[in-house]
Amino acid sequence: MPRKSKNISSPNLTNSDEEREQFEIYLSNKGLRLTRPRKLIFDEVFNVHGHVDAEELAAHLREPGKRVSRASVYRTLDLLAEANLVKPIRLLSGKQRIYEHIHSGEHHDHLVCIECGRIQEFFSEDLENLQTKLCSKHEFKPARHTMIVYGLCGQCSKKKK
Amino acid sequence: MPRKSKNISSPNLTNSDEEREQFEIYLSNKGLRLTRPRKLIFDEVFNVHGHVDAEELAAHLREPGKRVSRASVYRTLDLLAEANLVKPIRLLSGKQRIYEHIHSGEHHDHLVCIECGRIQEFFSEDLENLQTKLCSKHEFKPARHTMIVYGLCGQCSKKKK
DNA sequence: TTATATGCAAAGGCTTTGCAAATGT
DNA sequence: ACATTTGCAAAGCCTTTGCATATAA
Repeated sequence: MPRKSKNISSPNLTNSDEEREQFEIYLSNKGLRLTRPRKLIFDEVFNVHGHVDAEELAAHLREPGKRVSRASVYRTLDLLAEANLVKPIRLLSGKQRIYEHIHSGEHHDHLVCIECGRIQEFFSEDLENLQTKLCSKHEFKPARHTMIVYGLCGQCSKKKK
Repeated sequence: MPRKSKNISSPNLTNSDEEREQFEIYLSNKGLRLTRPRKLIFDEVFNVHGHVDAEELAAHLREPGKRVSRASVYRTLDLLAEANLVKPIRLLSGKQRIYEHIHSGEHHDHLVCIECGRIQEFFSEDLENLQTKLCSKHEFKPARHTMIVYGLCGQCSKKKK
């Protein structure tokens, strides 16, 4: 049984090229413009591994060379989501603007450690299939989903003993 | 996004009695008091069928006979969560204080319609089992989880055609 | 050129908090 | 009696928006 498991810090620096193209296509299809702020935001988003949070992003982009406004960050995150490059996730954290990358349609779910906060991603074919089955049972046409399991990661659960 | 409508139906004697006891036990164990506002909030929470949202709750409880402050609503929701009577859920809605009842360990997941906002609950034994299996594969000790599928409900998906 | 995008600052939700007054045990 | 709770109003955070200005195509 195939097992695709990933850590937050998988080093894939330069391969945002594909995403970048997808972004440009999306923009031009909609008659939107590839501006300096949008480029900067795009880069920041796709150079970060793991999850992207609007406020953090805005903070980074306030630095000397960049100076992108908070408003543009929020607006551009919307675009990236519409372009299907980024997907909103909801953690127990009070923030509503947290996203994760969507790498070429690959989907995954989350194990969140309630002790150390580590987020581990996983993917399960079985889970996807089951979901499809469950949705059709309820006459529901799924667009996307989030599954988050909260609990103790291996390390923390050992420490607890 | 449209909001789910809630009907506060007339107060038959409910089976929230068990929960009420659990609440009282929790309070007294902690040396906390069963006050008038807490009673009112408890009632409101457990007379609602479906999901509970802090602001809505506060709005209801501002009515003539009740007059409970927003602050107390928020504070009491924390208590109910700590007492394991209510569980926070995260929807794509900008609100962080949405809860659902926990009925004696019974768990369910959600289908959220992105068109009309309707929230349908479902439970699947298979899903639970699969989850357990997946967690152990990742050496993860699950405490609770949320699965939310966003998509089109039967009605809306028909309308779209 | 000219519609689109930006930055700013103000407004908006929702939530949290400090504090004096009220209340349960 | 006295620690706990309350309500209020203010503050806080994150997000959204209106508008004049700047900019990509």
